[in-house]
Amino acid sequence: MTDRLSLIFAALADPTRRAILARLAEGEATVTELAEPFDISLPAISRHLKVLESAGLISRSRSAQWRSSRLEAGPLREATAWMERYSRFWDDNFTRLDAHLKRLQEEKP
Amino acid sequence: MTDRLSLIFAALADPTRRAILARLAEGEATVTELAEPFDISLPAISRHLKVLESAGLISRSRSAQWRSSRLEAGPLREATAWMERYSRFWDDNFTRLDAHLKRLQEEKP
DNA sequence: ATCGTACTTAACCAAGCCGTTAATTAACGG
DNA sequence: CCGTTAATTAACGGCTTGGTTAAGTACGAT
Repeated sequence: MTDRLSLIFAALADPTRRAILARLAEGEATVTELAEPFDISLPAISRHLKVLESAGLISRSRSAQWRSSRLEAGPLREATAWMERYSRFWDDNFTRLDAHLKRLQEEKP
Repeated sequence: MTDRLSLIFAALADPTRRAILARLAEGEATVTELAEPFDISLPAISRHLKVLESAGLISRSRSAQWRSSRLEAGPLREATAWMERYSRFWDDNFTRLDAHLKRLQEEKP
């Protein structure tokens, strides 16, 4: 589970982390600001941020005692690129056509 | 972690499961067929399939003693839709413009 | 020097994940 | 009925995750 894509998907698998990303889409924020909407401890948030950071989904900077996080959407593009390999299955019409072709092919031999 | 999106992302966070999906993109397959490329036991594969199924990423049917799996890409579309909310951050130019606008706005007050 | 604020690290715990082997279920074929 | 093949379920072990509280670090302000 050490590959990049796995890290990204695993990071996105937690609703708290997705909410943090949503918040960061509105602009940078400090840890306490990010923690505010949630009913969990600061250390917990701190670790969520670490997970997001090691997935490359955020970058962090510090000024004085504040550490502010910033959304980095590159990994999201990566993940989307991976999923797009399957986009041809999204379209119901295509799926039906595909199934039809497959059926035809199986009738041959 | 019971929400749909979390299930989907968690399912995708495993390379074996992603490989299974890739295989299924080429057509339906039985459990042993799916297991073949991997160096792990059949029960392990069986459980991966259960994870994929409860995320809605595959559907399963049986004929005689064979259970064949079929790719269901709907959840992938869902996941992509979620990520697309951030697509404006993917484009570097936009990001720079966005940062610029934000700076301007912060200069005002 | 010390206090307060912002945050991280450490130590711990319960629950979940991913793998194993062994046992079980299910269906077909002689 | 019996044996074989396909797959799942059960029981277990080790590692990870997501949370906790308590202690530590880093910086600014007084």
